[in-house]
Amino acid sequence: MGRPPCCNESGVKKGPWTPEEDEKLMDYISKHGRGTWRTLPMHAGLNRCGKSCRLRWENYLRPDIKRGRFTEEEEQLIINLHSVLGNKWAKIATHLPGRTDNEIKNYWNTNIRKKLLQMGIDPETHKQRTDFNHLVNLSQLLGMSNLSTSMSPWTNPLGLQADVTTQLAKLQLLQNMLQVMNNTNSLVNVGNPYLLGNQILNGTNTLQVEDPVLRCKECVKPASNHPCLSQTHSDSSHQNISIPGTEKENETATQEVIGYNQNIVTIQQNQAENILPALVASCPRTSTFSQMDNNYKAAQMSTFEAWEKFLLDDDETSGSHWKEILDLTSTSASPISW
DNA sequence: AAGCACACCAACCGCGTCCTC
DNA sequence: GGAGGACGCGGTTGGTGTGCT
Repeated sequence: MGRPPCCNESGVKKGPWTPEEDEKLMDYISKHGRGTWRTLPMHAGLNRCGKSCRLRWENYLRPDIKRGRFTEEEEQLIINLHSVLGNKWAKIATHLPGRTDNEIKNYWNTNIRKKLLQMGIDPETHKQRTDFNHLVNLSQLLGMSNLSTSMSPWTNPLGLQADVTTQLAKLQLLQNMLQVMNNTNSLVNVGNPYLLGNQILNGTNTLQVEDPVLRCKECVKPASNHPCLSQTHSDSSHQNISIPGTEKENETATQEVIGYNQNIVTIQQNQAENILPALVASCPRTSTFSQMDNNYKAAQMSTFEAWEKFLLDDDETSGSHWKEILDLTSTSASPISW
């Protein structure tokens, strides 16, 4: 025979906690410690289920809970940990002191998830989405681009100069288009674009990429779908990589992610001037297109030429360039239909 | 000012694992 | 060893606040 049942008595209160109930719970735990949740409500004089008491304590009353908005560093850490651990909110929470799994889960669902979707990142896989639903944003950006050029600075809701707004909208639109083209053709890996500073220009102005997904140190494949982290390699160079599903593996993985995250923070600090998140490579012509076939190259260069015209063009004639770009994009990235 | 839509988040629910008997 | 409850976790819901029309 097991233990007596918990929470099966009818008449236990549900719903929001009152200040009096909070007081009773805090008072009891401060005097007696947590003990067993099953018997705690009775001893504390609460008409609540033990489960409800545990939740209230863990998510709200615990004295070490950190309140307030998540910092950018915390947000970045959550993203990186989620890319390795998935929806293991409790495990993620162990790396964010003072934050509860519930709070992180809520923040993910209400903020981060939406941000990633808007950027064309699949929040589940942390890879660029292969569908084109996020292209809905293109029409909105296009509308904003056109609208802001006709707006005076005084009526701009963002309080920005109209041309600045226009450029921001244009740049974001270009980024989206680049993502689409990269997705479609798999010729240029621009990495996940949601990290500030994940694209670095070296001295030769060639695009280099920092990928936020945890990777095997030896063969640089993502850990999430790589044998290095799904089983121990027979190769001696991989012998220290452990097996997923174990605490050890999760610790190893998250430690690597934290290390990685610190590197990213360093990169971000070095690129303090970079405000916009991972827009296009500053010089698309010099990006590494070594795998391109000739046809694609030709189409790509035409597209870049159209972009150049577009970016240099400040008057209303740019509308024709938009059409040109969109046409070129749709032909070079064939699956897209406008 | 009222009504509506959306965002946020505390709390509940259900399930899997652990633990006790 | 097995039955069954406790615990912890992740998914979901519903109440409340806020902004927009």
